[in-house]
Parts: sequence; structure tokens; C-alpha cells
Amino acid sequence: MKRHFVTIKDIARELKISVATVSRALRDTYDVNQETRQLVLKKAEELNYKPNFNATGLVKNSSHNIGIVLPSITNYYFSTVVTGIQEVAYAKGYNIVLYITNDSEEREKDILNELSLGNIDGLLASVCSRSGQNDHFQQVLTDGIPIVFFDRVASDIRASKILQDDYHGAYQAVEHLIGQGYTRIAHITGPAGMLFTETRMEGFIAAMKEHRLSVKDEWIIHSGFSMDFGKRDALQLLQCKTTPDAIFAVNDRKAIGAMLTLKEHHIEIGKQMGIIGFTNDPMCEIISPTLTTIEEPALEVGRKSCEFLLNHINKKNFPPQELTLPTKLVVRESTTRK
Amino acid sequence: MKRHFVTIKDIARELKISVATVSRALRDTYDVNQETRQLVLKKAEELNYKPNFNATGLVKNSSHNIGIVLPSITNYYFSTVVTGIQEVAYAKGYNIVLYITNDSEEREKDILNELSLGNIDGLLASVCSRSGQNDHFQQVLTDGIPIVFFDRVASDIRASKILQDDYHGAYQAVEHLIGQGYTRIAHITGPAGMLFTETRMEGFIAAMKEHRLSVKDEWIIHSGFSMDFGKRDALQLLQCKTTPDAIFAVNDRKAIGAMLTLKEHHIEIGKQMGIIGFTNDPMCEIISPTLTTIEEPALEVGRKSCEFLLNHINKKNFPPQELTLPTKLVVRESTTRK
DNA sequence: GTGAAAGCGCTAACAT
DNA sequence: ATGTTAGCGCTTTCAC
Repeated sequence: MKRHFVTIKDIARELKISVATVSRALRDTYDVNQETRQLVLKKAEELNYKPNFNATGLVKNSSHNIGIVLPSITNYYFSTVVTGIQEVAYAKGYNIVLYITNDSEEREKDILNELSLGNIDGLLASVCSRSGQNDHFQQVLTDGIPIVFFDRVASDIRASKILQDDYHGAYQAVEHLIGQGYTRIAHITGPAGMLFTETRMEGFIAAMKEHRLSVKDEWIIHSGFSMDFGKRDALQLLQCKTTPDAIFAVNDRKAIGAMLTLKEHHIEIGKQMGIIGFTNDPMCEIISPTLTTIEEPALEVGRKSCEFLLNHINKKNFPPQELTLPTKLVVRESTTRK
Repeated sequence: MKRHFVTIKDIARELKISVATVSRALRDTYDVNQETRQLVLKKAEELNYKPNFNATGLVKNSSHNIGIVLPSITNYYFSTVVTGIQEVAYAKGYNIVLYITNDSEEREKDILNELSLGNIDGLLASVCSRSGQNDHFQQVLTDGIPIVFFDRVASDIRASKILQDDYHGAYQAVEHLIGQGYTRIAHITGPAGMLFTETRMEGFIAAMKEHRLSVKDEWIIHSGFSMDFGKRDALQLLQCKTTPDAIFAVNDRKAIGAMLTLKEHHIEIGKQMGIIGFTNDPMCEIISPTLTTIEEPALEVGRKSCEFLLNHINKKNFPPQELTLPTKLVVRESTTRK
């Protein structure tokens, strides 16, 4: 049960020097005789010494752990963001502690409340779909733990935020549809009240307005983010008095769900009905016809979020900042009319 | 920078009792007067006390963190396993520390070597594709950290292992193909030398033998696990003197890659050529025709792995065990001939 | 350049 | 039932 590891004491004893010297030698930051230093390093290697994070953490009041709180990791976007985060965290010697909320507000609160503050130096967060307050995030911040939000940000909290350019991405998506000759454009999106969905909606509406196209209320559907909701939303659109001739979906999963419904109804995708997604999930290329989409820089969102967080952790007065990364239109068959 | 958190000392001072009593009251494990206990709990709540994991960890020589080392999290299987792990870890009050190897042996070794042993109480691992030794895992074990392997196990290490039933899954897959009238069955798999791929191969061969079908060498292709390798492998199969009439792929991603190639060559999937995958990735249902596959109990693999690990951590003499979870045939269009 | 000693927050003997 | 105290492994004054 109780394991015994090699400690600096062991090294000190074997070398007949003090633990203080060993500690200093190991960190190469104080005036230590180069010879003793080499001796210590050699002995540490020999004994397979590993520093005890709990001990350093206790002294330094830090753990070299950073937390990630997000709704899920089983989709392309989030798992890619986490991969990006992990990449820079690992390079800087930080560990990732992962918390998954299952998009449940209660779970999210529990996690943040039980978060043992000694255990993480900072937090990366993408909030769950909710109507409620963000007090639990504010509390963490008040406790002195920096937070960087990504993608699904808590707009009322003063913290750094990394986003993709949802507005222009959406705008571009709609403009592309219009360019292909679609005019009756519907938008199927996520639950109301989330910043990034609202922003995409704004981009959608702006592009429609710009091109003097009317935005019908019944062509805007709020529901969940999954493929199944995409299926249902498409079905609902097909039952409108005037059916749309194109769908802009808030993400690729919903777009694909919608495609599945349309295919069931033998609607020719691309010609009869255009469809465009958001993310650039690899699934876009395996569905037939292939799905046009707005590519999100998921890996980069992860990397930048982590970089920002490390700045907050390690620099004295790094102010909260917002960063918006560019998106890119990827044209495929689902919007090609010729 | 240096944050000050509420400690048990603060509670003790305010209540004019000793830290020991506070400590005991907080843990509800010693004989503490119920009144004082309530007082302490109330005060802790009031002051927003959070235990310092570094301190308890230092004393107890444990951190309540468990590590996960795996090749990637951007695919369905692994991200689902992690979700399963997280579920039980969270329920038991353990945190997940995530390490991604990118399927690089060097990276894997670096991670394990730098693993600060005080930082995790146990390790869940799925090894990367490699030819080399597993000494780095053995070292962790020797250092007293229990390991549970899942899916991609290191066969020469004595530790618990959680697997899905690769042998019977493969056997069943092939038998299904044969039942549909396919006889010239190819197998596209991963790199040689990994246990689970070998086991699936054995299941494949056994089923073929059982039905007195010949297994041609050129119909067995070893390459990578990605969709692109699936595309390439299929291309290679089409160039055989006698082309196969069905493909059993080691995973769904390769199966889908193969389908993409076949579609390009206008081969009618299901009729001219049957294809079956392994995993039951959601992608199976969005590709057309839909992909028949062997479902792996990914979530359950995650849960069980974590349960086993917690047993190793918390029970005195919990011996290494191997557990094989059942797989299930999911029939879809890609193998339906009628 | 190096050592002695205090202390980070907590637990666990050992007293009482 | 509660208090006193040593100590987990490490860093960091403060001496020398």
C-alpha cells in the first residue's frame, strides 16, 4: 500500500550533503558548485528519483495541473480541442485533469464546487447548455484560479475567452448558399441562450438582410446539438407551408441528421435543397453527398486557450482577453447546384 | 500569485478547538462529538473551506488522481472509453489525468518516465503501436503504481487487462459474411504485433477454416488504423489476381475508407462486395450503404477498467485479472445481399 | 557555496 | 471526545 519513493533526503544521505543543496542543484537556479550539481544529477538519475508533486505543490501552492471542464469529449470538435490543449500543456510540463459535465448544469456545478483548489492551477472551460447563472465559475475565479473559456463561453464572467469567428463563419455560410442560388434559407440551431449559437444566428440574419431575403420565423428552429435533433428539425421544416430550399445548420452533426431525413424523403440534396454545416467534422466527407461546411480551427482553439491560461497562471498581471480565430468555408457537394 | 485559501487551522481558530478535531470532524471517521462536528461542518461551509489535495496527498502518499495514457482521443472508441472511465472515477471521487501519446512510442516513454509518481495513484493504459519493449510500463508497476490495460494491452506485463471479445467478434463477423454467401473474404488490419489485431485475425482464420474456405495471403493486409489506410488497402485488394468478394476490416474507420474506394470504383457494396467493420462507430449509420459491424462495448470497457484500477488501489491484495467483454453483431446494408 | 531549520496543510500516533 | 505533536517531501530564509 504505502510505497516508498526515492526522495532528496536519500540523495543527500548518499552524497553526504544537505537536502537544501540537493534541492538547489536539482533546480539549477541557485549558486551551486557545478561539481556538486553534477554529482547530485548523476545520483538522482541513478536512484531513479522522481520529484513528489504533492510536496512541491504544497510549498509552492501550485500543482502544475490544469483542469478542463466541458460537456462531452465524444464529438470531433471537443476531442480535437482537448488534443490541442494537451499538446501545449504537455510541452510546458503541465498535466491535464479532465472533467466531463455531460451537458448537465448540476453536474457542472458539482464539479466546480468539489474542485479541490489545491489541485489545479487554472481552468479551461466550455459551459453546458443552461439557462441559469454562472456563479460557480465566478466563485472559482474569486478563489484565485484563472479561467479561460473556449467555444461555449460564459459571457457575464470576466475572464479570457477563445472563440472561432462564429459571426463571419455563419455569414459566409449563408452568403455561399445565396451565391448558389438558394433563397429560402432555414437555420436549425441549438438551445436558445448560448453565446456562440446566438452569434451564428446573428451572422445568418445579417447575411439574409444584406441580400434582402426574408427570414421566416418557422424556418428557425432551436433544439439540441445532436444528429437526432437534426433529423427532427429537418422533418419539421418539411412540414412548413412554404418549405425552405436550403438549411444552414449550427453544426455538422445536425446538418448530417437533416441530410438523413432529406434522403429518406428522396429530396435531392444540393439541387432541390442545399445544406451547409459548421465544424468540418470528418463525417462531412463520408456522407453522400459530401457536406459543405464552415471549418472551425479546433486544434488551434485548444492550443491558444492553453497558452492564455498559462499566461494567466505565470505572469503577474495578464489581463483577461478575447481572441477570435478565423473560420473557413469548405465547399463540397451538398451545396453544389450544377 | 500566491493565493491563500481557508485551512483547517482557520476553522480551528474561529471555533477555538484544535486542528485535529477539525480534521476528524471533517472526515467523519473518528469519534467526534456530534455537536462539535456540526459546528465544524457549518463553519467550513461558511468559510468555503476546500481541502488541500497536496497536503492530504503528501500525508497519505496518494493523490486521488488516476492517469490515462492512450494513443488518441479523437476517435469514437477511445473517447467513449474515456467517458466510461470518467463516469466511475468521478463517482468515487477520483480525478482523471489525461496523457495522449499520438501513437508515438517515444512520447509514450517520455510520459511514463516523467510521470511524477506522487501525482497518480494508478494508471489506465492503452499502448501505442510499436515493436519495442514495455519496460517503461514495468518500471511504473515496480514503482508501486497499479496499471490496468484496456484494448491495446501489453501482453508481457503482469497487470489487469480489459478487452472486448476480439476473437469471437471476428469469428462472428466472418461467419456472418459466409452466411450471406461471400466466400472470398479479405482481411484488412492494423500493424502487426498488437494483441487485439492478432486476436481478430485468429478469429478470422478460425472461421474461414471452419467453413473450409481458403485464406489467401494477398487478401490479408497489415497497415495503419486510419480511414486513409482503409482506402489504400481496398485499392490494393482490387489489384489482386483474384479479387475478394468481401472485406472484414479491423475497425470501422478502415471499413469506411475501403467503402469510399469501392464506391469510387462503382462497385456495388453489399451485392458485388460485402464489407464489415468493428467498433460500431456512429459513422456506420451515416455512410451509404450503412455499415455492418461488430459492436464493441466501449463505455463498459472504460467503466470496468476504472473499477478494476480502483480495486487495485484500494484493496490490499487484489490480483491482476483479465476480463473479456462480449461484442455484438450489428447487421446493416453493407453485407445484405438480397 | 552550503547547512540548519522553519513551515506549506494535513493526518495519525500518543496523551489525556 | 479532544489536544499535542511529529512528520509527509520539498523550498526557502537565514546563518556561516
